[in-house]
Amino acid sequence: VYVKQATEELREHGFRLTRQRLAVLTALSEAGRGLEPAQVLERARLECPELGLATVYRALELLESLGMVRHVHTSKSSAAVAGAGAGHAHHVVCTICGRVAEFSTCDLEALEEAAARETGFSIGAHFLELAGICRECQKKRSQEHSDRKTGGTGK
Amino acid sequence: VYVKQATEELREHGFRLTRQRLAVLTALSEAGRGLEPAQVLERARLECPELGLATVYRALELLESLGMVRHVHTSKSSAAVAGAGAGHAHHVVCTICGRVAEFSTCDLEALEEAAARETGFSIGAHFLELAGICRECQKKRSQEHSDRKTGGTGK
DNA sequence: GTACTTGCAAATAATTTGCAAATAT
DNA sequence: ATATTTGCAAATTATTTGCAAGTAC
Repeated sequence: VYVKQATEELREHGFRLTRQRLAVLTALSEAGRGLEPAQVLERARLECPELGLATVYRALELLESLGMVRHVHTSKSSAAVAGAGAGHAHHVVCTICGRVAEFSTCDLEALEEAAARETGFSIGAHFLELAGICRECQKKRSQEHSDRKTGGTGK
Repeated sequence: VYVKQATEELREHGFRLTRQRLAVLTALSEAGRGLEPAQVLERARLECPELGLATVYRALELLESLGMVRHVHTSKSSAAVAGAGAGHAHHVVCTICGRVAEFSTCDLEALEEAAARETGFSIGAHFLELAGICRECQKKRSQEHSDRKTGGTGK
């Protein structure tokens, strides 16, 4: 959907819009969650079967440098995620299924000031990411709870 | 200094306090900044020369699981950092020298609520990291600025 | 003494790079 | 037409694992 914008975004910076890059972008946007490079490959190949892993790496690097893709940090693993590109944004990652959502509320000034006072650093940027449980997984979980009443011993 | 506490912390959980683990912990704490596993090795070897890289990985994993070490994210690379261990804390990373400081102010309830409303996730945890310039680098930078008045062309 | 740890080397996994062929503009 | 981009395979680099020997308790 916003893939149209992608065309412009790339060309504006003098890069070419290739089937591979489009496939990577589409894969990420359709996944709606953080994907590791290998997973991006798998999905993007549905649309562009001859795609290679090295190209995925190269595309991710480029797209990230243009701000069209962001990293999300799931504890240690760093997976890529498609961001709609609109400037500064933050992510909530579902700890169960890995789904990613964006939110724009981002009012950290007071906190940054306090941290600056506390540490002597001059704060220039923040990296904030929330973790939680997405709507779907909340539903599933409450179903499991009903199951528990009926049968299982937990182990 | 808080390495004494480390002794207890490990034993309490049934792990042994080895020279290697101590060296890793000390290296991180003395570095005062995020270190990659290989850098941890280099520093820790000063204190424990026979230390191997595999052991560093194992130690970091263990220490992290006990909350004695945390990950900091420098753009894509995830380096380990020593955290004083006291529960929940956040880091400011200096974008110039990599130095890391902790701060404890962490008032995100309002923000978490807003994000929950916006995304439908139930928020369980947050990961917040600030980036900025530490006191030392601020000083250096202002010195360079005076230099500029005197001579350089910038390139 | 014994169970946990380590060191090393070998196995895997992850990422990058070189270069001829393909292709977007 | 042609400069960029790709695919593949090979090269690096990062991380994990197996196991005999070492060591904290």
